[in-house]
Amino acid sequence: MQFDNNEPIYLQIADHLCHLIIAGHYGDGDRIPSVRDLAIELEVNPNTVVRSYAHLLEQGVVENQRGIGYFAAKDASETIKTLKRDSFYKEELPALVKTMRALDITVQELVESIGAYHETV
Amino acid sequence: MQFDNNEPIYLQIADHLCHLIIAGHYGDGDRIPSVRDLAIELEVNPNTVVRSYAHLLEQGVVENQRGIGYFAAKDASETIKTLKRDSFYKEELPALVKTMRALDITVQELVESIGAYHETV
Amino acid sequence: MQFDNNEPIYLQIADHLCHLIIAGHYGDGDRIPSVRDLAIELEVNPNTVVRSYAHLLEQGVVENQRGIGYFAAKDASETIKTLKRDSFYKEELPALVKTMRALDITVQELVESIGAYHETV
Amino acid sequence: MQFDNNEPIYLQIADHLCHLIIAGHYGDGDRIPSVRDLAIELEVNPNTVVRSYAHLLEQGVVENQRGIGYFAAKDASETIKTLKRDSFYKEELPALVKTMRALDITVQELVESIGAYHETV
DNA sequence: GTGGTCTAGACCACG
DNA sequence: GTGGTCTAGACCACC
Repeated sequence: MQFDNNEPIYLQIADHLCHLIIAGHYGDGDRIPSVRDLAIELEVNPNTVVRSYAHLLEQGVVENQRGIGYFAAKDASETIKTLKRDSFYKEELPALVKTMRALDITVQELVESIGAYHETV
Repeated sequence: MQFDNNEPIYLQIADHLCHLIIAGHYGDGDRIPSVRDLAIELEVNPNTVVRSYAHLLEQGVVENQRGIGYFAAKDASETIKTLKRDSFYKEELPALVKTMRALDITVQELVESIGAYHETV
Repeated sequence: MQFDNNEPIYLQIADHLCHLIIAGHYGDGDRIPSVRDLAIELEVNPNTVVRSYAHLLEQGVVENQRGIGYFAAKDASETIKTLKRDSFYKEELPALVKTMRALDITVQELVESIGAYHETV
Repeated sequence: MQFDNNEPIYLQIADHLCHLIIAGHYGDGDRIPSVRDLAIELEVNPNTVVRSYAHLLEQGVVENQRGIGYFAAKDASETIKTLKRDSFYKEELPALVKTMRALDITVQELVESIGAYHETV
């Protein structure tokens, strides 16, 4: 896995796990990799993974059982989507509208740009 | 002015100045506030304002005359719009599309959300 | 049985057995479940049950006969009550008083809360 | 400061700060010691203090300003009391009632014990 | 084996 | 100066 230097690694790892959960890679209650294993796999310090998991635990995306491991929480996928949706509507959308206003970009132009972008990907 | 703790203050100040320039508050060649004055007005460390101005200088949005002060550059407004447009299409748009896909948000929903948001502001 | 993640499982199991003994479920000298059976019943690692039993053995609540099994000790119920009483007056009570002081909770409020709680259970 | 080995140091530090805030040592918006200073004062690794502060930040007890420091949040004292009150009624009270039932301790006995304990302190 | 905590020390962006 | 992050390595309780 490649890390972007502009965002904390532990958040990138957390986000990556969220993607895997949403994609169905880990279903409700499935065990996710141990701290050590994931650290080795990602070539990262175990503490960094600990931090990622603590972050997800806090958000209710994962749960843990002493001495056994971490597990995807019940309805983890929904929880993640709700969290992301919230942040999208509360943060990204206002920022988008602000930018559009500053640049005189109309909704129509935006839609066209998105369409054009879709084709390039 | 209120600062968001998630973005460097110096960038928030720079952005704020850009908005003022685009809004016509400072025309081409107009003098912008001295570092000291702005720092006092914003209740911010002068070094922070220095950094904001350095950032704008780098982007060609402002110019400075030693010992006199900082001035809005020629075509500052256009320069800003070009810069923002670039970053919008190269960074924000891809991020937007990515988020929309992850959350199963359709273009139609997006348009409606923007419309709804417009009304609340 | 549901386990609370904030307390070691082996202690929770030990406590649970104490409750059963006090409740008369196991009388003096009665055989308690084998490590293996209890582990299966509680869906827990046998080692964890071993630790619970070792803990109870140490406290004189249970006794064991090599190759035969574990048995509730003579006067187990009394032993448990004495132990709990001690820990209650030496640890829980001081903690309770400390908390009450920190939160400005009066004895009267406490009594009322206990009364209210009784009704909900 | 002396630390109890049975509870994480970072939580003990956090708790200690809560006590200071409730006691009025730090009023709303007051700056609390920098991570480094507190680490030196408590003879603890800075990372441990970081963890304490992160914990308090999460609970809304403190706030931070980039590059400046941490500050007691608005109504920090109330926030702390609410948090503690919640945990008291949801966790300690049920545990208390459970213990009292197991030991056949009446409310009257409890009140008397508290009274007796008060005198010894 | 698992996670939880802590120390030590480093580098970075920011004010 | 401040906090934020990361690495390295250690010890512990617990399953």
